[in-house]
Amino acid sequence: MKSMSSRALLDNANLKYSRQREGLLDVLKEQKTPITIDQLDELVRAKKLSINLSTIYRILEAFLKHDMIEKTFNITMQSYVIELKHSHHRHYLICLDCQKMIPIQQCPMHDIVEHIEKEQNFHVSAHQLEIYGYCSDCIKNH
Amino acid sequence: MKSMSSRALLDNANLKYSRQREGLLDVLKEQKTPITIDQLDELVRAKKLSINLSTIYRILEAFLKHDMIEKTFNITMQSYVIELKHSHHRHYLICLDCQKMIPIQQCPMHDIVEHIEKEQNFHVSAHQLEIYGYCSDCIKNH
DNA sequence: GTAGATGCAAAGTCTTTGCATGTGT
DNA sequence: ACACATGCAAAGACTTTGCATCTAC
Repeated sequence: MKSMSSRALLDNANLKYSRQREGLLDVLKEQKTPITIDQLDELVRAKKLSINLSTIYRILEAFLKHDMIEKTFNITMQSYVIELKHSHHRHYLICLDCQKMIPIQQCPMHDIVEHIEKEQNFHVSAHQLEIYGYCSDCIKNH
Repeated sequence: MKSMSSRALLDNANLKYSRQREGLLDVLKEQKTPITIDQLDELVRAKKLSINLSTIYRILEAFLKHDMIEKTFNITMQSYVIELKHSHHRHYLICLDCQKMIPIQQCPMHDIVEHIEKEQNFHVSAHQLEIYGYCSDCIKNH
């Protein structure tokens, strides 16, 4: 999915092409970890793409509706972060010092979810998990 | 901890007493699950406590700094929620339909955290976990 | 009496919206 | 040509701040 061209991604979601939408997808594809809308705006500006902020919001809303991106809330950054949707969802270790986000290879929630569904009468459809601490680079300072 | 008087809680944290701080603690103590700042404000108003919104923000900031409350971000509500700090932290099942928050008895992260600390060179100091789905009451609608 | 807490109003930040204009198909 | 996307400016929601006044200790 991530290897498709931005144009193809748009077609795929039945979204009209536009310079702005393509540009945003291009920027998002270059990211290894989620970024804030602010950072996205910066990156867009750095690329001289010139996209109005309200347009960015509107495009992200469309991408979200079409399940092309994931929008979560990062507590250390105190803001939403965006990432292109991956084939299976990811969780991150977040460094409280340098703010780095390190993806965890596999979701550790599978067994837990199963257990909860059995114990409680609750149907799990999603979850959010973030782990905070200090990465290998910053560990020495703490 | 939750059984202490509001006054004692304040003393304990070396915070000056005030009608407003006591009132806020009283309201928070009555909650079984986290509430938004907006809801808190409503509850305060319902009790005729009359606390200015900016004062509420300032008091919550003080409570947070003194580790008396927990502030997390609830994605379904799209806003922060506040709760009095419990002896051990809690996680919630959140119903996507009725928004109910159901506490999970025990934190399922212990083993996972241990595993991560071993695998990755990362020191875990906190985590956030929320599980979304449909509660027993709403399960039939889905 | 003094440091710190509160109320009020104003400013800040982030996000959304209305409307005229521009663009993809 | 037409539906829909965008830019711009204005409005909205939520949160923070400055300052004068008040209150706990």
